[in-house]
Amino acid sequence: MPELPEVESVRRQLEPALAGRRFERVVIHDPRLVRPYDPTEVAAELEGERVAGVERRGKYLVVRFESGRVLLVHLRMTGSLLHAASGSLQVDPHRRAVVTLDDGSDVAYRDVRRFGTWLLLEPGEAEPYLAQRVGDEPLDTLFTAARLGERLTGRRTSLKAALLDQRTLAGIGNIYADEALWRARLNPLRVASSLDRAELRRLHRGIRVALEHGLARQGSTLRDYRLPDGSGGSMQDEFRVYGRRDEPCDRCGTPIARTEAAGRTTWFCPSCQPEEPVQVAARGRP
DNA sequence: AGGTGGACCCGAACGC
DNA sequence: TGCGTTCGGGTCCACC
Repeated sequence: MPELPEVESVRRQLEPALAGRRFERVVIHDPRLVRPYDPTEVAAELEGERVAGVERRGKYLVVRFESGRVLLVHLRMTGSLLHAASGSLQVDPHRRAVVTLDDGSDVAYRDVRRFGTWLLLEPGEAEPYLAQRVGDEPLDTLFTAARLGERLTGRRTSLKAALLDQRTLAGIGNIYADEALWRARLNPLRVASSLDRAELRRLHRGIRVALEHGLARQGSTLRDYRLPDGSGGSMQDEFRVYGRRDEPCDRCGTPIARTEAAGRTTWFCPSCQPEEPVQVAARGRP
């Protein structure tokens, strides 16, 4: 599933292919991609736009045009973008749109489950749209343990739910939430506001390390996720807990458990991530 | 007001 | 073998 590491990996490959290029021809095959707008009209609006840059906010790809307009692409669960020489694309029943660039290459959008969205915004509209939906960037230097603590203050929901909430911080999904909590040795069902300073520091570090590992491996390809050149990521080979029920914990050997948290399947180590903080033994002699 | 659960999708995996 | 059922995951939107 595309989360921050996957979307950022896509962005890094896409940016050099798109920057400075003009959208020469746009075909949108699936109306769902741009609804409630008319796919023919959106395609016509996009034609002629020249790309200034490709950015990322949370799980959104932000295609910024020289005109000031912005195309917000969200891959949701099974969306992917493929960049290839024009005419070289294989037949694909799941292709939902194709953009032909002015250098003779194509960018094809593929999405098996059709949850992904393209939203074309006028100058000035993207910032408030994103500000309303996504919080801090967890890999930004401004995102500190103290800042994480602020974001969790007063939150009576579970840690897992808070991490999945894109307004708490941007870009974490089910995979990296579980991976970050394992690294932080925190139980997914802990009350979000209950962490002490040391636990906040562990969670902050766990989030960043989990995301950076994913980024270094260009994300995880479980089934549909692809980079624009068609290759897959390799993070799936290095999950510590995600999808690893009954396998031994890499830290303590205890079998990984599977439960449900925040309505999502959740994997954790019952020994390293106990429900209540482990009582710290009194130091010294009684 | 913040939290929760269903809806949206569809292919794969599972059960009989 | 074949069919029906379940599952999952990000976000939105009703509903507490």
